[in-house]
Amino acid sequence: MTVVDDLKNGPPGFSTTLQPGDILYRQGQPEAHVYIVISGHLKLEHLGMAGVASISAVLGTGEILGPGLGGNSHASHTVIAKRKTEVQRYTAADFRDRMMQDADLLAMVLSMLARRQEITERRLHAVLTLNVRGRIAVTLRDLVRQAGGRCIHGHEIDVPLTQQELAELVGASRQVVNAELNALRREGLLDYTRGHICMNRLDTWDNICTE
Amino acid sequence: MTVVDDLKNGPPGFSTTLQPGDILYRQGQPEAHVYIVISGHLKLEHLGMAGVASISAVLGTGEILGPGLGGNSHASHTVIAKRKTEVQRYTAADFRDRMMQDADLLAMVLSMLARRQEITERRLHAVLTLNVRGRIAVTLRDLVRQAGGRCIHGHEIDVPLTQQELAELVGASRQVVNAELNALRREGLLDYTRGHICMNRLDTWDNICTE
DNA sequence: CGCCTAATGTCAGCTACCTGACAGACATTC
DNA sequence: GAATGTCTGTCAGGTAGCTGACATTAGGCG
Repeated sequence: MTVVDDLKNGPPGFSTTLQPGDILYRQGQPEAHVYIVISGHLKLEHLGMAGVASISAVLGTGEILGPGLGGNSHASHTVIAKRKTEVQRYTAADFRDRMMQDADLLAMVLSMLARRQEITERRLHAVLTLNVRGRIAVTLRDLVRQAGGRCIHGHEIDVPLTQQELAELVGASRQVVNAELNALRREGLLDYTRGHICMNRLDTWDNICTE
Repeated sequence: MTVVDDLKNGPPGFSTTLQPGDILYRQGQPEAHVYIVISGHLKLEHLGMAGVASISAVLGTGEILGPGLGGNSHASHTVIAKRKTEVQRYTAADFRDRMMQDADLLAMVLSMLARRQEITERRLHAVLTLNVRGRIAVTLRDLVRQAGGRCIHGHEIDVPLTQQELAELVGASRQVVNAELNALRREGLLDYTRGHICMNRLDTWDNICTE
């Protein structure tokens, strides 16, 4: 991805490597930086006042995040590394200067934000109009696009994802998600073992998505 | 709002006034402009492949929208004016140039996008974790913040909103929304007549929101 | 290797919400 | 001021998905 190379070669910001389970920052904490994912994946979790968590997004290589991006001074998410993940940190002001000087960077950031908004809206729309099966389909499809690799059968999802987490992404109970995954597996659309999901025949999925 | 004045005084883009029900652009159409709402409100609707619509957002004065903002060439929403609404149109390139030259404008756009993302995420989280009553509360609170005025009792929502539309925003059936609204009215938290909603004692609402 | 913990499967009962159907209120047009 | 369409209010019946409770499997680690 362009941005990563771009900023790797430029004067580098502070760089850290997170281990699986490490927390980059917590919801509610004062935090005003901008971060770039160099490698790995980050999970953005949002906690409601009732204490129920839901996953806002999963961001992979090249994605830019952080309260500073929108000019906020506090974190609205908790950001957790799912695996070994390298990030670079910039101050909000520094990052803004870079955007002002680099039209390509600006364009990239804007289109990234727009895409993220689209994904969130698609998820919202899915939750509002589809049943659990449809929502699973939409979610997995977006995941494979965002953090997908190839495997023997077809496309696999790089992010290790437990059924509990998928349930949170999808807004359903673990039990129902489990049943639906088994159904999809029986139909040959999918295979998985312990947190590792692999999708077959991506084109067929569009019929289920209805989105 | 800063942006509005900013762009009103600068060399003006093409300006139109929409009548209630007018459509700015349709989902799927080629469309790559950037629009700014000068006055009034716009409703962004998204249509799923199944033909079910849901409302993505309601944008008021000063809000910036349009596929061009994120570098897209096609519309991902249908945008409808709920009332008489004035908008200004810019080409994507023109608007980007302005951002490159005006740090304040850039900051404003970024924080606007971040806020919008936050609102969408809040709605998503609400749909995922709360029951209908909670979702109504969250939605109305955001609406009054975005498009709220003051009335005798407390805060009123400027946008004319039928129960059907509120139901679409909230992801519930009209019937349930109706029952819940009546309950809220009996409890004195709310009053409404034909598409006009008025909220009392905003602080009390936070307890219902749980968000 | 065997133990322990986390993840996966599966079930029965319950409930919040949906669907469809209709009646009354209000607004707008002729 | 009658007519017509849109919005609101309310019901009965059905179901998708939740809760809680439990058995089973798979990894990880001493």
